[in-house]
Amino acid sequence: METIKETKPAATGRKAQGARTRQAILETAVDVASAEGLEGLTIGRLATELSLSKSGLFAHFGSKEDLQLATVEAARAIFIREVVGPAFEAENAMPRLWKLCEIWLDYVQGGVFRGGCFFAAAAAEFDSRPGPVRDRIAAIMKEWLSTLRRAVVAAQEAGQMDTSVDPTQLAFEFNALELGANWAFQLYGDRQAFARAREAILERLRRASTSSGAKLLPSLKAKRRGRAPARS
Amino acid sequence: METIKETKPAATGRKAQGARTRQAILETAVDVASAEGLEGLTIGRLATELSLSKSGLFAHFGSKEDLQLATVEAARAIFIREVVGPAFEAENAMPRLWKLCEIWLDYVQGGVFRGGCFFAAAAAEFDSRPGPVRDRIAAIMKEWLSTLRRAVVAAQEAGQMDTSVDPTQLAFEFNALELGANWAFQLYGDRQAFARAREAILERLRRASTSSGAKLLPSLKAKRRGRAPARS
DNA sequence: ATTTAAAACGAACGTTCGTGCTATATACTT
DNA sequence: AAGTATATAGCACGAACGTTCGTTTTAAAT
Repeated sequence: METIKETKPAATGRKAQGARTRQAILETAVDVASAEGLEGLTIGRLATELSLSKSGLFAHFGSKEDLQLATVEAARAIFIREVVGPAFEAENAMPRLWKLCEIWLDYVQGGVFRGGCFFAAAAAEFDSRPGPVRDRIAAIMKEWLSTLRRAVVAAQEAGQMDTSVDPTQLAFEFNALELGANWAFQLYGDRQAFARAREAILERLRRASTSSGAKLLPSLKAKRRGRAPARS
Repeated sequence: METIKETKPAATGRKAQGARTRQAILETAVDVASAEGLEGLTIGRLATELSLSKSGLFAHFGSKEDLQLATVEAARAIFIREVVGPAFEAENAMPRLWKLCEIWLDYVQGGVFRGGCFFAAAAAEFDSRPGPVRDRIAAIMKEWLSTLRRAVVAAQEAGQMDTSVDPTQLAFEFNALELGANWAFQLYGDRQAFARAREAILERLRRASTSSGAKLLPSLKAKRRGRAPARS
């Protein structure tokens, strides 16, 4: 699946071959890194997986760090395509905010990346490892927080959300619940965690909404029956 | 293998020296692993840091995996001593629940482990890496979730919390907010995240409380002034 | 004082890591 | 058809990894 690449011409020629190979490398790199980490992503392993020589692969990037940065960038493109883009199809502020959260959960549940949220994994791995990779990961996650926050502000400006709520606070809470669902799913395979996160977010959203905003939210789901018996 | 052996005597003798060294190793191991990961924890690095020979250190554990497991266990002991223990000094159910959350946040903010919550880091690192280490980490985090959950149940049984609340759901939310604060602090050094988590948890707790339970919670903090201007 | 067993050491093993250097195959330019 | 730039391969390197082995140091037991 070639995400973007050249628009029209069938991409032939010596030059284009390099770009195509690079893209193929990055697709595999993103997949591997999301599960085994950006450091566990070794050049030898990647080369084997793609039937390339180590040096041949390595030539596409000047260093391992460059490969990691390129991998992060590729993951960001996928994230935007899979989450942010679709959510912004909603034009009304409150539904868009809700959609942002819901699609994020779908993005993890649907296995867009093998290891769950790519950036949650990468952030945990690099948060104590200063350098450009860490900085880029932090910046990208801040983009997401800002997207959430702006969606809250937009809902307030549209009179759909109470202006007394702090947008940064709400963005923090939603992000935390999302990461919490990702955590539970990765560690326990617990699919119910998504429903829990959805419920918590929706409830919080409802409580922060004005009466006009609340009408734009989905109605409450029926109480779940046969909930797995909570264990000691 | 006499893990326990003599209870009292001041731990002298050749046999005891081994146990003391082992303990010293594990202290450093926990510190290193919390920041650089359980895999980044290499035997050579650890030996250098402790002025031991690689082989001398290695002899205390049969394998790297055993070292990792022992490190996880040592971290658990610290976690229980620093978080669970102190919180259980509160005898009343609702304050205990609140204390569990608050002390957890202190435990991250106070730098008990260099890399934030040891288990959050370890879980992210091993969630796609099957084996005994992953299993142990998952079990320990489940212990924590269960502790939260039981505290909720206790509050309900004491008539301090609404029985319509699903204890597992509440435990999930609190855990998520805690992990979210840990994430923000590790990645951005954002100390405000702890206040945000506290506020969200306390608000949620208040909303789930009965009138008698609410009286046992701390009063609302004064609205924070001079909040850092939220950036775009 | 001699024996004994635990603890720590030093050196080496086979791998794998990231990274260079050099050569060859391929397609585009002239 | 010759020349050139790019893409990939081959090979080797130094370092670090986990691990094994045989030896030496050390403190307790005899």
